Amino acid sequence: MNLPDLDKVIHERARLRVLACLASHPRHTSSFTELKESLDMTAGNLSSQLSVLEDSEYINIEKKFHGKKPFTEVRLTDKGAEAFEKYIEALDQMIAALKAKK
Amino acid sequence: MNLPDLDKVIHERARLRVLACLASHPRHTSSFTELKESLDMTAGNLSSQLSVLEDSEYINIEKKFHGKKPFTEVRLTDKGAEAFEKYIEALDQMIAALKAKK
DNA sequence: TTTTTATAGTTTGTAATACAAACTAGTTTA
DNA sequence: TAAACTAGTTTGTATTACAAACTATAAAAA
Repeated sequence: MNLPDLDKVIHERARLRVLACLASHPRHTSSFTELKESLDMTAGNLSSQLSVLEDSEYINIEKKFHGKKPFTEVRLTDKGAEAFEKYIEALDQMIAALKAKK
Repeated sequence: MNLPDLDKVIHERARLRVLACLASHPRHTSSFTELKESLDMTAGNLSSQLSVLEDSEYINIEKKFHGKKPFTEVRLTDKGAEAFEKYIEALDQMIAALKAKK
């Protein structure tokens, strides 16, 4: 069996969702609120998970304003995009190996 | 984005490896020792993870003897095989969606 | 025979962590 | 001016992944 060592930071389900969301955005960018709504996460959980991703330098977070409203921009870094791609590639290979064996 | 709700029991990395191992065996069966060696896990961790899988009825565990040596047989149940297949299918679709978007 | 070592696991303890509830801070509406 | 809303963060807790320590038996060595 070809069992890859999957990136622990990415593998967590909530974070995987966040990264998938960001990676599929044309500009690799989204906002706190958009992520929260589209992934149906509580703000607390999203905030925590974003911190983990930020500590790994997989995303960066910029606080701006839209008019008078705070607005948090979340962007996938190059490092994050690379790590995510590698993770997906590893999964894909594992799946291919499993299907081949069946 | 097509973000599936991945089975928590299966998603954990150690258990994913165990299930992948079992699923790729012709008889969906392995032994404690073989899993331990081939997955390079500590006996303690493997034992715990097997208990979780057993509680979910994804595997069953039978204690036999080979001569005088105890020998623990681990077998993927039908329920487990089904759940694992569903999990892999979900991942595969997510990956496909991600690649399509790129 | 009595240690010692090896085999095959299980139980226990702990550090990490996923997640939600409670909180903060500013803004808009009644 | 008070109430309700928006946009998040911090704190607390329950879960849990994992390894160290332990149990039990068997074989080998002394």
